Amino acid sequence: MPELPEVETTLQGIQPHIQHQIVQQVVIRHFGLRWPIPKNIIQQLQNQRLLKVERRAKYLLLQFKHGTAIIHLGMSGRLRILKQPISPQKHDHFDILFANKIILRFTDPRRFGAFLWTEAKPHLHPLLCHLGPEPLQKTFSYSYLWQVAQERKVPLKTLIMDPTVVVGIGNIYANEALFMAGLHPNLRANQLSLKQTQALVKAIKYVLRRAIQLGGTTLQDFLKSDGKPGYFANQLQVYGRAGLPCLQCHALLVSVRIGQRSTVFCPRCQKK
DNA sequence: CAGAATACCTGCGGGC
DNA sequence: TGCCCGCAGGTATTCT
Repeated sequence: MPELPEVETTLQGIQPHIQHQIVQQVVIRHFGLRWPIPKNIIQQLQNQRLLKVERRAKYLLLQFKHGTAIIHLGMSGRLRILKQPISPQKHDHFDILFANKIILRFTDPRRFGAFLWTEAKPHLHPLLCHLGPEPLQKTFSYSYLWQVAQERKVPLKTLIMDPTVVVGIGNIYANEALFMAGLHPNLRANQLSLKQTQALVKAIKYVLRRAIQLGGTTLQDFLKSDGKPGYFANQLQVYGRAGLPCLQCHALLVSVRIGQRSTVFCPRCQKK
C-alpha cells in the first residue's frame, strides 16, 4: 500500500469532490476484500450526506450521520474520482456514486484492502483502537519513542513499523528514515540512546512531510487519486537501491531481511 | 505477554 | 513462448 503519505495524498485528492455530498448509490462488484464488504453498507450509505472525510493512520474515514465507512487501501489499493462514468475494469471492486454525479472508485488488484461500516465511534473500532500516535503530531515526540523503545528488544526497524508504537510508517519510509538518522536497522530498540531517538524522530517527520509535499511515492501500481503519479520516487536514498553506491559516502548499499521485509542500508553511514 | 511466523491475494520479472 | 519461483508498499491472526 500506499504508506501514510500516499493515503494523505489520496485524502487531499478526493475530499474536495465528495465531502458534503449525498450518496446516490453504492455499487459493489466484488465483496471479497481482506474482509467481506458488509452487505448492509449499501443501505447504510444510500441517500446519506457525507459529513466529513478524514484519515487516521492509513485508514480513510467517511463519516455519516449514523456511522462511518472505513476504507483501507491494503498494498495495492487506489481511490479515484471519476467525473463521468467509465466502464469498470477487472479490479474496480466498488463505486460510490454521489448526487453531484461524482464517482469514487476503488481499485485493488491484490484485494488486501477493506471497506467496512461501523456505527460506533470509529476510533473505538477494533482496527483503530490500538493504534499509536500519528507521526506528524506532537504526541509523537522523542521522549515518547524513547520510553516505548526501552521496553522492547526488537530491531529498530521493526519498532518503527509497529502501528501500536507509531502509525503510518511502512517499509519504504522506515528504510529512508533510518538512513537519514544514520541508524542501523538492526539496532535493538532498548539500546537506543536519547540522542539517537531524537535524530530518528526528526528523520521520520522530515521524510513523511517531504513525501506528502511531493505527492507520495510512485511504485508499480500507485497513482494519485487524480491519476497522476507522485514525485517522491526519485528522492529515495536507499529503498530499491541495494548494491548501488550510497549517495552520501559511496559505499555499496546492503540488503538484508528484517521481520520478513527487505531492508536496505548503508553499512558505513548506519552504524550500530 | 513479547516476538516470530503465517496468511490473505494478484501481478510481475527473472531463470530455465 | 511458457512455466515456476520469489518478491511486492500491509497488518491481523496464529504460533512458540
